[in-house]
Amino acid sequence: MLDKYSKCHDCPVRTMALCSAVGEKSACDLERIIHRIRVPEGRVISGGYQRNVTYSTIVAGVVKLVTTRPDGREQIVGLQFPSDFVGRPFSDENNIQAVAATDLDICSFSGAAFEGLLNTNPDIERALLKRILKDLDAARDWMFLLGRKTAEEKVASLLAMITERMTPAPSAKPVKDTPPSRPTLRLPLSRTEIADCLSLRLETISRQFAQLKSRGIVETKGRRNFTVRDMTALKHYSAASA
Amino acid sequence: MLDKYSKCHDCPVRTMALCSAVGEKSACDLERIIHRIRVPEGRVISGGYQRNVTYSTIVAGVVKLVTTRPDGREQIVGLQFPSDFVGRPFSDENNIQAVAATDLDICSFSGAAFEGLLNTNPDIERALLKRILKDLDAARDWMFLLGRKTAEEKVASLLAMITERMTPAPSAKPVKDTPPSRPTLRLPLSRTEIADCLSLRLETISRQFAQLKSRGIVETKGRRNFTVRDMTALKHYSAASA
DNA sequence: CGTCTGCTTGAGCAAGATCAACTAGCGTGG
DNA sequence: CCACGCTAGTTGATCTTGCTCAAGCAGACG
Repeated sequence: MLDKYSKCHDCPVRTMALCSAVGEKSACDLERIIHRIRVPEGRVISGGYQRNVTYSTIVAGVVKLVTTRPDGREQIVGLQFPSDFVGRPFSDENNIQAVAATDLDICSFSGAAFEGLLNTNPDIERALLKRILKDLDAARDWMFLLGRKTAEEKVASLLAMITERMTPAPSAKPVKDTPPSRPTLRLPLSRTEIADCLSLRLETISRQFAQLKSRGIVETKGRRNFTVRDMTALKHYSAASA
Repeated sequence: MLDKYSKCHDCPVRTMALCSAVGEKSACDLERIIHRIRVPEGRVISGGYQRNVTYSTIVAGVVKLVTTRPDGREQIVGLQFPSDFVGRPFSDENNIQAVAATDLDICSFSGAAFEGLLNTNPDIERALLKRILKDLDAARDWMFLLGRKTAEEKVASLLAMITERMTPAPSAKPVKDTPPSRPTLRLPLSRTEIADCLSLRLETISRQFAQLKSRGIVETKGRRNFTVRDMTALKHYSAASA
């Protein structure tokens, strides 16, 4: 299935990932050093104890970026979705761990090989720089959420963000102007993880979910499945992020 | 004073800024496009309404990076000190404004010229990438502070950070092992700005300052002058950032 | 020397944390 | 296939931190 000949041709993130933002030659150079691999939920894919640095592009699944302090306090400082790049070049030590929040398909490159390409292929470096800048923008947006938003706004923002990044782009507006109900999705995070994202307690998450359900904005089925019934209202409650 | 011949030779941040991380030729290319300018406190130097994009290296003074939402909520998402780079390449719109927190000396390059150099001088692009990665690390550290630290820890962390970035590197340990008292510094931020940094209210800042003073950890004279009497204790209260 | 603005201090309040049951998914083994 | 049990999630009661509102104070500047 995942043999080397199927590496890129059928890659679902081919049009959005780092490798699509570079020229023909660089794409080939990249293809030569990648390995498509499966990673089970919970595995650390970058940062922390890792000795062999690797970088990766997410093909399927969600990665959480976690900072942990000696006293046990934990903060999720970012989520990465399919087509996102994971890894911290030019730094051996990095107190942020990238952990598989769900089972993952990733495109993994060895650190040394990737850094080599960075030196020889300026277009790859440029694409990386642009991606890191986006991560920086996202981090700063998230800082506003952490610092200034209420519990209600935080939960609404996160659900809206997850929904948008997990829905394969609505390709214009096909339907009439009925308020757009989204497909049911599997939440990539537990309540505890959501709490770690938003700097709240899991009890607070639970209460906010209850509130959103009672307003008919989202529905849940089981622990992990949720449906956004009214994205407009959800965005309204998330206090206009951009 | 600031004529073109004094541009770089006597630059106080020559050894730390972007321009020092590049080769001889790139340093010359950069020198050709820079202007050393003075900027008064309060001026926006990047982001927001700016039509002519410029980038800059801070030579003296402090810049705050501010996000503002339509409802008036404000969050400072970063501080930039001498030798830091300010500006957001490859994006025309950017809802973060870089504002002079104090009067500034900056080394300013026009956007177009700098982007041109990025295309022709890979070492400049590399230096920029490394700098942006550091900003990203800093942003993520700050997310932990915003999300997880108490008011006391937040204030202690900020004071420690400001003190370290405004003290010109202790060059090994010259003194005996007396607890190191730092020189008196001028605080680059008002109480309100500190509150916007830490996601607290100015009253809370005031109370935390009072507490730190009563413990003999810092002293203040007037509104803006402060002295760290015991950096070790200050760091202790800031809950070990790294 | 007065005034204006930024800072401090106090009193009461509220959002979210904490503590404590309790319940529902979901996997397991009988 | 169902009962069991474990863990994740929910719900309620109470507490705490930092916010809000209000008054008073002091440093900087004319």
